[in-house]
Amino acid sequence: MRRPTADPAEAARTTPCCTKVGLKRGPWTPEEDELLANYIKKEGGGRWRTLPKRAGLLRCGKSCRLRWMNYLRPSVKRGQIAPDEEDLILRLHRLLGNRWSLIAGRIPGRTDNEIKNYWNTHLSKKLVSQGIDPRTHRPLNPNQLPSHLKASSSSSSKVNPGASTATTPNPNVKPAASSSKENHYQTENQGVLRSNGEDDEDINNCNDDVFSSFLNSLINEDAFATQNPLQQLTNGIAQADALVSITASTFGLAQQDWNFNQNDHERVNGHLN
DNA sequence: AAGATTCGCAACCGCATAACA
DNA sequence: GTGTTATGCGGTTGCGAATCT
Repeated sequence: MRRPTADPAEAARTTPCCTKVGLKRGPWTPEEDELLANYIKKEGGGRWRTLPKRAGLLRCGKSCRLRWMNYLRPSVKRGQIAPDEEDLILRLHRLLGNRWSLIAGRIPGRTDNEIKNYWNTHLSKKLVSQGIDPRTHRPLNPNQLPSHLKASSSSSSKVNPGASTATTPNPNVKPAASSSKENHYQTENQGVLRSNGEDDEDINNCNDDVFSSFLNSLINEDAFATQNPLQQLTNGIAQADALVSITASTFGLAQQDWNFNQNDHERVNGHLN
């Protein structure tokens, strides 16, 4: 929730879509919700930039889209995250890192914002209390790592302090000083998936099924069961690393290229659902 | 009872990328 | 090929509620 901008000077400092004086900000009223929901039911979503005007709302398009996506959409499920949903979030986060939209796409009725909030307020703390680094899903104390993984872990940390081992497909791990500019978490040692243009077609056409099967198998992998997190780690790290090695070569990717583009969201969801 | 602190979450911001002209 | 616009994503903020002192 943000303070509504009454001051035009403040409004002028904001992003282009919100600079218009007179645009409302802050919490939505039931009346606004009704206007937006009714309009979208009648006319459909999209063209968010012009939608507020057409719907008779004094909001920017971004704000309308967000309100619809996170709150008003009929498919949005409200209420407590169930234990099985929590388990799924943990597994998917271990696989995908902070790719909230990808994770949300696998959990019906939940939005990326909701999952992100739940992670930040509950799950990350829970993992920390269990001695697990919520970013890497590895023990916070390196001595708890299996001996065969210690070497690779320490060597990679020299290259990229704060990062997980090179074999972990966790795009969440980024340099400590990274900013939101580095949306793809590209580091000196990391390319991005899309950088290899000629591979795109293969990934799009040939490997989608392989990828979706892989993702499903990881989601269902017993090694990620949550009953005993430490046990899970010792089993899971080795298995996941091995799987990632295999998968990276299957997809024609260098391991450091493990990353997703926005459109992968739709691709993955389309195949997994 | 009241002030201080912590927590949860809705909303905003900046950026990347796709789509289009 | 280049510039512009629209959309979507992840990170962050800050208000209100809950809890603590």
